[in-house]
Amino acid sequence: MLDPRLIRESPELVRAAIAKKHLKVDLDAALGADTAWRAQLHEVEQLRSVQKAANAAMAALAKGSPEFSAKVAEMKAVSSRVKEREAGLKAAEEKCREAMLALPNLPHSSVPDGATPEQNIVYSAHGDTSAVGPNAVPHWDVPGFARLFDFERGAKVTGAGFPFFVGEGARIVRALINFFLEEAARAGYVEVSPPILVNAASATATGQLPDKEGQMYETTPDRLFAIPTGEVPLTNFYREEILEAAALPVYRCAYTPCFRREAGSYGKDVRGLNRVHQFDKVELLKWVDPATSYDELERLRADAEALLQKLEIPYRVLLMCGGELGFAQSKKYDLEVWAAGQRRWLEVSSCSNFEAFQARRAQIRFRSRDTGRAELVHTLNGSGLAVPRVLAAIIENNLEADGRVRIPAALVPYFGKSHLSFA
RNA sequence: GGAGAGGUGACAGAGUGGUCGAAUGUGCAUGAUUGGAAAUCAUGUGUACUCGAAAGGGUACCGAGGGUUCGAAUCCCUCCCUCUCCGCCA
Repeated sequence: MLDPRLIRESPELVRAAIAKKHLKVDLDAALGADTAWRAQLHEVEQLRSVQKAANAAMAALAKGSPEFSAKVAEMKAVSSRVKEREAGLKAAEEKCREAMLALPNLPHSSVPDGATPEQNIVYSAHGDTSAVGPNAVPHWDVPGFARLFDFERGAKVTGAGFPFFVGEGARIVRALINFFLEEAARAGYVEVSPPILVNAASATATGQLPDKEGQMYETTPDRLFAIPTGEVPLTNFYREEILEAAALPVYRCAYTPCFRREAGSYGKDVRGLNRVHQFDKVELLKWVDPATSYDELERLRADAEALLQKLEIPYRVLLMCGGELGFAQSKKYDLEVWAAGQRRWLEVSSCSNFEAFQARRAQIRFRSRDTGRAELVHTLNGSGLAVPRVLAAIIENNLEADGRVRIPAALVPYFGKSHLSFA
């Protein structure tokens, strides 16, 4: 949610910023709803003020006295008017809230213009992507792949995109999760194991609701949502709380499975481990003082990058253009690994600053040292990292002539041996 | 899942229809006292919206939502959560 004051006072500034995101947004509807709501609020408050004054006067009168009865008769009329106007006020408030929730976050001034993936800026590139081994193939074509990553049985048991990870396949997943968690801890992130079902209020705070229900799995009859990312429970940890300034910044990390319906995906994007409905991810999350949030974003990106460097996977960093930003993001870097067999880049991390957008929805504040008042924190998050695509890249980049996959040195202690075998 | 008891400010805890945004205590802040501290005393100490240049007003919030009433923390209904006992269970 945006600062309502900003929308009222500088609507053209907001309009221009939203245009950079290439989203169709009815700002005037929000402005109109806000004005209407405030006018009605003022009216109701004045009526209530009359009621309160009368109540004070009546408290001093004898219950049965004629003066008392006269007041009751008089206030009945006011009461019914209050009821009527309150109903209108409630409707106006709801309408205003809906309109406000529909407004996206504004991009930061350093975000490049653009509407398409081609307009993202390659911020940096690391490692060699030119040397393609003679046996580099898409990971799903590696002989024996289906033994370790059993999509067929997963489809039988659950549905498409819910693979079983078997034997060394399961072991490499566990090794990656542990590696990511240990590295995060070393970088100062406190580990959390959160619920992986969340309620509607939590999904609203991080921006999945309203509008994006279709991308989440939803349970009945309790209406809980399977998290699409650890960001959701993690961010909501401090929902409706006021933190002490001294407690900031807070760094947390969490391993969770993530669930995505991915309605509308198709083709080569969804082959193999590229896109699945359930996958493992370690999420990094920060709650920070607003003054520091863009420095924190750079550090967050560096933390995520360090993982890829240690795994010796060629990767690049994209600075996302306005049109490629998510609804709630102010600025985002994507980390993409090189999948040598597919000869394409796979996104394995998104590091974003949400500024106060989520914090306002979630009412996460801190007690400012300067003003003594409760102010909204800034939230940031990034993957550190998503398991299946990192795994795909390791398989495709490290496939050796004998059909085995060389495990990066940093991962060997976690995996327990130097090679993964499909035999 | 069943039965019962509860949910009040940072915390404890009073308040069962009117002058209650809410006693009292603790904590915290500032000041007095002190060489300094403790103790003591005094004052202050929530969030949000809104009007105002400011000073200062107004309104809402006693788990959430709805209802009754001229008036609700207080009465009624629904839901959520916590605790105790029972059942079930990794």
